[in-house]
Amino acid sequence: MLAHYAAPPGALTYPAGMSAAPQSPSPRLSLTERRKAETEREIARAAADLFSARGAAAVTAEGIAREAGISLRTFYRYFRTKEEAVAPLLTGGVRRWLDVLAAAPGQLPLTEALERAVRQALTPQDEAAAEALHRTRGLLRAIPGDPGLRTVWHRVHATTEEALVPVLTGLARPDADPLDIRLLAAAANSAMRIAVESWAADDADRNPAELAVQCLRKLTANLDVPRAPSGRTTGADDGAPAGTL
Amino acid sequence: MLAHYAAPPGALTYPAGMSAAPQSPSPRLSLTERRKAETEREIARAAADLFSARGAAAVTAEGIAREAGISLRTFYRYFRTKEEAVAPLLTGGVRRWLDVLAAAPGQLPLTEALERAVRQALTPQDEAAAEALHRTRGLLRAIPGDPGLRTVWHRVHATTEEALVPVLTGLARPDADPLDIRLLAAAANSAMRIAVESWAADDADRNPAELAVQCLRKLTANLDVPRAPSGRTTGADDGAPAGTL
DNA sequence: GCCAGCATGGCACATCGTGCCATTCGGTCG
DNA sequence: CGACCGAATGGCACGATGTGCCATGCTGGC
Repeated sequence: MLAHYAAPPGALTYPAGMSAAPQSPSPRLSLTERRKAETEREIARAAADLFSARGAAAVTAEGIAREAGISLRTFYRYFRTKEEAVAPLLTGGVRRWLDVLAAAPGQLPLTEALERAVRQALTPQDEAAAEALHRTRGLLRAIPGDPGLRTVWHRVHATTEEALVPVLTGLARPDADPLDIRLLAAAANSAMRIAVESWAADDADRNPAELAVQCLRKLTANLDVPRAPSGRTTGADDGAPAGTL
Repeated sequence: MLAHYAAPPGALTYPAGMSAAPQSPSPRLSLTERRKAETEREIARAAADLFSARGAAAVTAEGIAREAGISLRTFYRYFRTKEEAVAPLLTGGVRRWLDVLAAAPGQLPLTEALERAVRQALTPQDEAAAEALHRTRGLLRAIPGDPGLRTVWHRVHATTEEALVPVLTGLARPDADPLDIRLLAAAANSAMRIAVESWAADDADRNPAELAVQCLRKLTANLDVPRAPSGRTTGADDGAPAGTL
């Protein structure tokens, strides 16, 4: 259906390359792919800035394209709607969360693994991450006021839940009830979302990581699906980056 | 911003009148309001049928309007997008859930009240309710395949969570932590959603009510927010039908 | 240096969603 | 019963959205 792109808009867009390691020496990216990632980030930045400044309703896709220095047609090759343009900012933390979670050591109980991953994902490791976190906070504050942005937020939330399922399945004992896994994914994901929303809405700048851990504990205390016996996480690298819907 | 309508599209559209009692003698509705409700139901039916038949992508708003016997302009006065037209089918059960929950007797623990309400909401009381449930099941099966319908499903889910908060607040002890309430609302709502999704996806026609109760128990067992001491539910009638977002 | 592949830009076009105005119909008051 | 008022509808126009198609230019491999 789509002509050019292998990973079409609408996917949980993993920036492709900066896993847990810093992005210092990544020579595996071709120059073309670098420019594409750069363009995507530039569009997201432009969109977030314009949305925060004027409100999403007063911004057109053409305006974002102009601000990002590309044509309108190219914009729609990167994102399906103007609101989707900010999705990379919202999914950045999610990717780290899933990566850390998938690499959890085998002995850790699932709830404990979730907590640690949440802490790492919400604790900025370097300067750039701290700035991204701050920009994301500003974006989160603009979301409740705009239906289009709320839609993106909902979609990211749903996509995250779907992406959590294979990761948790890989961590859990093979005979775990799939329904339990889904419920655990939904609970952990909701805890994360509510914590982040509360953190963004609150004027006091509380520690988002601790807030998230607190929410997680309340929700998942009795959902401790049995952990897999071996430390081997079946297809963890396969499970994580999937999430096309 | 909107010229004519007091309750604009995008709200959790309570069909306004058929609470727990059958719709037999409702003379409180003016004839104009009856016709409006009738038109809305007719649009929803037309949209659901067309979506199920051809797939949502192949259906235009004009097609739905023609099928429902109204003009395109009028269609957009009832719903903001073509996908939103099916929202009434999805929120019908939600309304019953909230109504029953808000009327829960004061001694019942919150989790118990939630379970009972879920059971009542998902157990059709009469012939019409059973048919609506069946039609909704068909619609739910079409949702995963279409991005626009998924968006509506997400929005209904989010709106339900927001509507749950004031109801639960009214039921809980006044000193309950608002964060706990939000988490409980999210947990209960997610349990409900996953149960319904599983029920719709599964070929075997399991009992949706029992499935939902099962999911609820797993998620909310340790979230038993203290119940309000008096049986009086503070502003239950006020809290329930709000939910504009 | 040549060539295949891919990203981009421009154009056209169907659809979407809304503001504006005229018309019609239900509900109410004299 | 007739007249008025408000609300719902329909038609029209227009900006914005999102996509197919083709030409162009640049990247990466031979």
